[in-house]
Amino acid sequence: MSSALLDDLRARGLVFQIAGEADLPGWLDGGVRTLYCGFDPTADSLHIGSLVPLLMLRRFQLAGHKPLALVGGATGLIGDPSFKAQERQLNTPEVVDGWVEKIKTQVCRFIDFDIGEASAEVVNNLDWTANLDVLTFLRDIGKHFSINSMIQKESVKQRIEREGSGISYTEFTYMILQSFDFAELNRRYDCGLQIGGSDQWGNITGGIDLTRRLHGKQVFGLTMPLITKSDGSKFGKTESGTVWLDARKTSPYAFYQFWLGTADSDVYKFLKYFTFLDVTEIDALQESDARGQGKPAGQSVLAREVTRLVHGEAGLAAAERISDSLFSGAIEALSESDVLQLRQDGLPASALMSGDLPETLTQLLVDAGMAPSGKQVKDALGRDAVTINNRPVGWAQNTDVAACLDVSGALFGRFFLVRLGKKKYHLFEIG
RNA sequence: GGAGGGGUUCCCGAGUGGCCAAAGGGAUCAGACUGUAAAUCUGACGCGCGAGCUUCGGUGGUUCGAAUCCACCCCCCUCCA
Repeated sequence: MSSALLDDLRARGLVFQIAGEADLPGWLDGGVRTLYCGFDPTADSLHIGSLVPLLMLRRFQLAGHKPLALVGGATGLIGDPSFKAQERQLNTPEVVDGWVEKIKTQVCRFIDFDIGEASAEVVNNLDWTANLDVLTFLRDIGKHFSINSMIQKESVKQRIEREGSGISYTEFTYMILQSFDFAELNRRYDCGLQIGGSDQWGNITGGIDLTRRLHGKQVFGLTMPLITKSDGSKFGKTESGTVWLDARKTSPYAFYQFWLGTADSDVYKFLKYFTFLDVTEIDALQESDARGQGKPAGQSVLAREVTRLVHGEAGLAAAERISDSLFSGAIEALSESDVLQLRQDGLPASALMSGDLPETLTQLLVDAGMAPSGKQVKDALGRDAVTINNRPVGWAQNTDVAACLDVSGALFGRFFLVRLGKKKYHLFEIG
């Protein structure tokens, strides 16, 4: 009754709740087991919120088990109400279908599809729900669910009890669909474990009950804790929005920077969650950081490891190249090919026509996406927080864009590297 | 179908005829201090360099003047049928 895998997961703080706790270790140690985790297509890319379950699948696979990544082509059409404050807008089948395809390819990067018995598979619950007719659904599946217990679920309680919100029949049924997924995967693949975020507990236990009733099998559930930050703000957001796994939506550079900005009080916890480094190794790192003076190493290890996992060696190299150049403060030292490389690596950049410049710097920087409004640029200009090729510019120069971007001050006759605040950079090429 | 309660700037939430671009909190951005961290303090926070322009579910109306009053409409919630 022991499982080294579970011990490691516990040491990492990755286990929140387990359904069937007494029997799970023995079951896991008894051979190659099949488990699954669902990913609903709610956008054209997954974001870092899905990273923990994704890596979890991989952890199980590394321990010799067979992971199934379920992409919710069906459930994505309905919308999971779990702990959501409001009813969600339905997306069209065409849109959801497009997202399903993108998410499938994304998921594939994290698990191995060619290692024999433990090879991963991607499945889509639309395959077994698309042709399910209402009466069959109601008679064969719905009959096993008690409304009384469904409305007791914590995940929908707020929607049922709180004034000012509500829940449609459609979303309320979501739990039944997901439960059916588990039962169906059990039948098709002998899948015996579902993992998910702690918000999925209600849906997972629903699936466990249904599988027992439908197939007489005992199956297991495991949830991971909600990722929280020590300061209470929401994990996974930056000023420019969600941190996506898709390199076209969040560049490897921005991704790397996100992790580098992790607070000291979170960094070792995140190393355990998001990397495959040994727990002992992470503890040692924490200790040496605590002893050392100045800047700790935890953040850079975290940024490096996670960026490599998600964007590969090349993505990591690009992110580090940009970061090193920009934050070493020596942009004059960059060669022309370095500058071109930075742009290639994903440093935000745009082209300008010298005869067609905006009237103000505020306009220029807002257009470039460096700030959401001119007011913020104005504030920064007033505090010497804007530099062009390392030269500070002030509010007085706001209406004098042409002088600020005169070719005489350009790098290699055409580049201007503008910095706003401490961390935001943008490369302008003037032509 | 009936009765009642709501829809305010990113979020929560004040405001019930002028002093309201709209309290307060959160989030966010910038500065100082630092380590591209946290905490703290300062400033900004509808849009605009500015003159000024556009907001308080929608459309009309009353008024010198409306987020605030009236009419109709849309949406949400609660209870009743």
